[in-house]
Amino acid sequence: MAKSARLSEVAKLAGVSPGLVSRLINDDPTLKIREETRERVTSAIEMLQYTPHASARALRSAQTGLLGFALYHVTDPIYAQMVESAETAAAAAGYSLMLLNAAELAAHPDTFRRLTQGRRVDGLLIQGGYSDDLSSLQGAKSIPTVLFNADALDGFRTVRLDDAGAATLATRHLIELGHRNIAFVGAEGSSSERRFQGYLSAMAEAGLAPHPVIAGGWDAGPAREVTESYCLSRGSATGLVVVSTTSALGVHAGVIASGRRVPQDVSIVSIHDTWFAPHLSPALTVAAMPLGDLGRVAVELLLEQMRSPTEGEVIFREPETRMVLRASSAPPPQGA
Amino acid sequence: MAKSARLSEVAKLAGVSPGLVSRLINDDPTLKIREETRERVTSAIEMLQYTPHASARALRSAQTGLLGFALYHVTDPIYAQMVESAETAAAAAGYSLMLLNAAELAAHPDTFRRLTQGRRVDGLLIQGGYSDDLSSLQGAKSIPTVLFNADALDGFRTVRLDDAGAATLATRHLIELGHRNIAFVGAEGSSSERRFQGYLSAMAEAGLAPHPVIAGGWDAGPAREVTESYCLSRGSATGLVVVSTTSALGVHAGVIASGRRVPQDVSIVSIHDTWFAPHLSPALTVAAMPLGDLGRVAVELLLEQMRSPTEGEVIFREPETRMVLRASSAPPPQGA
DNA sequence: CTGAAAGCGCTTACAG
DNA sequence: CTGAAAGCGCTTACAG
Repeated sequence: MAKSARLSEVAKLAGVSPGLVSRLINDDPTLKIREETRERVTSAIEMLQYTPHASARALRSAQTGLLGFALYHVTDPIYAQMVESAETAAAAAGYSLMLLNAAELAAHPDTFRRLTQGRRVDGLLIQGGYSDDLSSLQGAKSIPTVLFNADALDGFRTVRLDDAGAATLATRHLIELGHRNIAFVGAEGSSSERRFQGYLSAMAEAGLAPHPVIAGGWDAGPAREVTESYCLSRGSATGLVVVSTTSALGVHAGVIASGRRVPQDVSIVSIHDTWFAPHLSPALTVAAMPLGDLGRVAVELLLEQMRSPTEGEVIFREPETRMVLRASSAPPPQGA
Repeated sequence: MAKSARLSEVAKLAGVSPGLVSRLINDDPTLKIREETRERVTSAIEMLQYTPHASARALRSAQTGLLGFALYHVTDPIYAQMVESAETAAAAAGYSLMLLNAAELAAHPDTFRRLTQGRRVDGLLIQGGYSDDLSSLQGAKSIPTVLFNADALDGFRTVRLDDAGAATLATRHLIELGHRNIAFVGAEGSSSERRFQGYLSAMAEAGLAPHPVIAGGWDAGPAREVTESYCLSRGSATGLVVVSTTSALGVHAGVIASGRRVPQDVSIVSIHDTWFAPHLSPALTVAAMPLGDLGRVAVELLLEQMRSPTEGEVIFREPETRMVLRASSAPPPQGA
């Protein structure tokens, strides 16, 4: 564990000033240096295996190279996917991701302040649309911030997918198959609400009566129980549009557990595609939004925000939402 | 975006020296202070909404408050679970998690050096047992490091679960159900190898001939294809022990796609439990290791390591591995 | 019980 | 083309 070299030692070895070495390392565009000197410095760096000290650099330059990424549940595959693409995008831009617990941040204003006012990170990516207690973000503006998955919020840059559009597509798919009794299985938060609106508009445009929301939640377990009892209590829907894939897995299990068949008795269409959707039996039909890319786009928006702050909502639609038809959707049973 | 207060301003407002304020904030045990003075300082902090500057503190104290967590795939629910419990444990100890890409680190020694020699983090948690190219870790010892999921490695602290034991339990379960033709569906890396050894010993103790490994890999898609063709080509195993839940999902789909029934024709037992295992149809029988806790334990070991470095392997077994019996395992078909 | 001073390791105007 | 100097915002021996 030899102590690693400092900048000044490199300078001494190369016979130049520390400032010069610093400018060389940071590609200072105003730097004009003799080729011979440059080589002396470069080989001194090489020789001493010099690596800049991150904290010193952060203090002096007021940049940490860190982006905070605040999530409610990393274990939801939907978000795990975002984490991965965000990490890749951040790394490509020379940043690292600091993982944060959104619930914790929302609950403890001081934790939040230590992060933002303490300049722990250069920017903040925060998940919204979940339980929507974003009130404690008032102080967030001390640092560039992007809210993802959230409704537009005054004073903030937000980015989300076209939730309503995806739900409309999913609902239309069932309508086209001949279903007339279609229910929406929803959860808490604004992103579920937006999807519900999309369901409503598809029903309206087809002149069908909407069903009351089945409150399944974001997790598979509760969604399963609710669905099972819905089916056992003779719920009349032959088609279910489910708010997210994780819940859809539970809905899938719940329908089957109730003794009804998928898709012969009940069709299921989920919003969002995930790695496991094709491997359920029967496989899940989904409306696939560009979820993976959302992580990347959120990072890119944040980097932009760090250069020049703006407000306003971005709805990300590339590539556009498409239906992935698998085995969980089919025409309704005869006579339904 | 008002500039936030500095320590010196707090000191000035309270009429004391900056050093005093610093010692107060950091709970310096040698500090004896008059109650009245303490209150003056406290209210000055309150008044100015003072929050210490993280980078300055990091530079001066040579501690970043950051732990690096290097993974191959965050999207694997097995690891997402670890990330969550590691984040919680880190936060409880006052640390934050910096998410790192293990493949990237293994491939780029300079990225790795910038992290360790550049003192970007106070410690490093690295996933092993995956593809096992840990050669580039030679330089890792410039910083406290814990390898998780890896075989014991000279000069390193490692922690893992009792992989062999879990595989033995899973295999025995099938043997007790009456299966005699049992195959192991495996993947690359040492953690799969350890599980395979556990399978072998259970087969040996029952006097059964082991089958050749079915190379399914860590992902559901490939595992599914391999399993489907295994079944279609009349593979004789009536029981499958699968290396991990993600692969098991694929195996489950593959068996069903081949036209065989789970569990009437083929029983499936997976190593590791996950949130989706109970919701497959039929639900997955598993050997559940304390995976969630592994994240916490790895963090705790790392914190220990930061206090006083040691080497050696820790095998974490609390709570001990237990079989969770669900619907995917049953006695073999008659005459098998 | 409290203060003055040095210094962590860099970066960045400012000179020349 | 290169150097000397100040300073980012703290913490920590050392005095008294």
